[in-house]
Amino acid sequence: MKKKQVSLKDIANEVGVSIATVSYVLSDRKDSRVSQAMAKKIKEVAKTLNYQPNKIAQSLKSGKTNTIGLIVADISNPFFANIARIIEDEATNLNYTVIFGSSDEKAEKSLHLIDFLSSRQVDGFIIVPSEGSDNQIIQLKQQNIPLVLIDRYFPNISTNYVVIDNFEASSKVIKELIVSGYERIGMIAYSNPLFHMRERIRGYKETIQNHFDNRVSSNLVEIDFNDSENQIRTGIDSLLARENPIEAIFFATNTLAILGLKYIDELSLRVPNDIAIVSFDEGEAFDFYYCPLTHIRQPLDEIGKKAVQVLTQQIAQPDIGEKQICLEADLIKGKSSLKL
Amino acid sequence: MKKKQVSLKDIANEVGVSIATVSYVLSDRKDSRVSQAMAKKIKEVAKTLNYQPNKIAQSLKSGKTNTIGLIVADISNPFFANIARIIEDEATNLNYTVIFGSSDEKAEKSLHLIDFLSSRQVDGFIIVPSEGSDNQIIQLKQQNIPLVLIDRYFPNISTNYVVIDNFEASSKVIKELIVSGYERIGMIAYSNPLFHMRERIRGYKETIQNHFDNRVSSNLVEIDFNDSENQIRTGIDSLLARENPIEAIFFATNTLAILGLKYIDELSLRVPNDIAIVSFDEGEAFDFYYCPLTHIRQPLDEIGKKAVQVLTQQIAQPDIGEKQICLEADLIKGKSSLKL
DNA sequence: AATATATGCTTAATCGTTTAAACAAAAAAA
DNA sequence: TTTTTTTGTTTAAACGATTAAGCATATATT
Repeated sequence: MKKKQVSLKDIANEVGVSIATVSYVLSDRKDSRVSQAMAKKIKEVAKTLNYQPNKIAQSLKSGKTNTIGLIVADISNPFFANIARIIEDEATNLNYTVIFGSSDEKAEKSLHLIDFLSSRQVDGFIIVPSEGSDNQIIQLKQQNIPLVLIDRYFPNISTNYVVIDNFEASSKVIKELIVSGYERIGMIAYSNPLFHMRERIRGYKETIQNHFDNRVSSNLVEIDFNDSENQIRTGIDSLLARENPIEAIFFATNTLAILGLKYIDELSLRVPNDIAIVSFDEGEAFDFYYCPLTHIRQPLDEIGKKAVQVLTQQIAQPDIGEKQICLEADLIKGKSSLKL
Repeated sequence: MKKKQVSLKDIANEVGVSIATVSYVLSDRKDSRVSQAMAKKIKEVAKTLNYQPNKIAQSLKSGKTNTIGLIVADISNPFFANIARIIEDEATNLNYTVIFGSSDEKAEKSLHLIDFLSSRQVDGFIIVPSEGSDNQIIQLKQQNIPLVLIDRYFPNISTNYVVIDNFEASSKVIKELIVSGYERIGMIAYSNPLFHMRERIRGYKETIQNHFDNRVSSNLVEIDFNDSENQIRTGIDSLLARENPIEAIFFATNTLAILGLKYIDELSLRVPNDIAIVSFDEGEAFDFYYCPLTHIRQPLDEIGKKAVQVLTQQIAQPDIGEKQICLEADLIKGKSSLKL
């Protein structure tokens, strides 16, 4: 009793012509030689039968699915969730579908996702690579599957990527804190070997070093991603317990900032009176935080759109060169970095 | 120079057998009569060539894509974003892929999405229906395409659905406020004719009526979804300007609560001292709100999982009866509904 | 009038997989 | 030994679309 979808065959039978003729008409080829009258009739029948081309069949024939595989590191992070939405929208504009998954920062999951998406014949990938996924990226490259990395990349693997200048962004943050009058500035980051994190840390360290000429030392705490809730507490404790307790904390991501601020609230410390705060990236949670946060705002829109554009260009034209795009992030000044 | 994906043909050539033999081996059919030795060899070659079955071809043959189309009303709403994630996870567990889109509460967009997903041959739909999409649902039913509605449903269309008892939830909220000592309770809702919203409003009105025996009147403000930012201000103003200003506001959704609280902050009103607040659903934004919010928590996990289960069961067994699941929501008591 | 070109439509192959049916050779039953 | 059954593999059709090539007619060019 299952009504099948109408196919070219159904239309062909109805009109009394061959499938090919119907196909020529409905795919609107300029070089087709079907008569006007026949074309009109076929189009009418197609409309009344409510014909929708079977994209699966089209894909099999063409070898293209018009589908992009998106792998983000952590979809529960609003930063990635937002970027996913932007990518989705831009892809839709360019007539692509997005299938996505979250690797949860695990190389193993990432590999599984790549296999999964590959078997569904995605035309290309946009990937936020996780730690240890280097070889997966190399594999994809060897298979000539178009891909664009975002947010992070591997400096020793030549790929398309769209990222921000994390060193520069970090540096901006520290300069702002210094200008505001802070000297003892701590940073809480992930102990993640990926380039973006190292750059953020390098921006912090070098800026402090350059500015204070080694007179003020840097205070970096690195945290294990999988035990962040505990380690952020001990981390903050340690920063505050130094002989010269730090006066400001720079959180390397929004997730760290959220956890950190919750603990700071628990400690009944006020921002910025007792401690200044700057965060990398935003979060809905900050909307109602009593003290508007100074933070780095990445050009999400641009990152997402550029990534899709670079990818679809490469899909259309595989021999086009690799594109490496590095954007600048803005520092949004709130009250959390003021010196009172 | 483009390396194609390896196909059964490649393996067959390599081993020197027919494609069919390879297919029998790799699809692990118990009734196949291929010799052990041959099977072993084929599996080995498949592994060394890193064969991945082409799901597009499989789908074309089988008529099944193992893909679910998910249409939510508004992906920027964390409620729907969370449910989308849960659905995605559960679908993955059951070996399904999810392709989704957001209708942005527009019937037109919803129709477009349905067509789009249909042409990609999804096996079934999970839909948060938007206003005016009744006929789209009826259409899908007529085409015998399995579907499950969530969050809302049309009482006059018989479908699978997984929802909560909105009347009951709303009633719980009002009872809590009354027990806390509030009498003049306002509600801000959307002027949306969909069942879930009407039920929330009915729960509010009837509970007040029953409890106060018409001695206290209800104070409902309905807001246009597309102009909510303005209308919520005038709405709150009007509730506060009555001869007997209301003492508590019940927001019918989290988006309304966020907008409302921002305005209430602007007015320098304190919660719950100056005004009590209850919200339907949560939001990350409330994490840092100074006053923990009393709110309705829906069993997102259960809704999402049940929806996927009902759908996949129907896909596997189209003649199975329709399932209508109505769950209960919890009232989470914060401090925003206390009477000080 | 004879040939060339244009027009309108059909045939058939193809994409990668599945699977019923056919077939040949080996093993079992007669 | 002959017949039947089992075993191991191949052939070929199918899913729904695309598209080069083919084949009649009809029209245009000599």
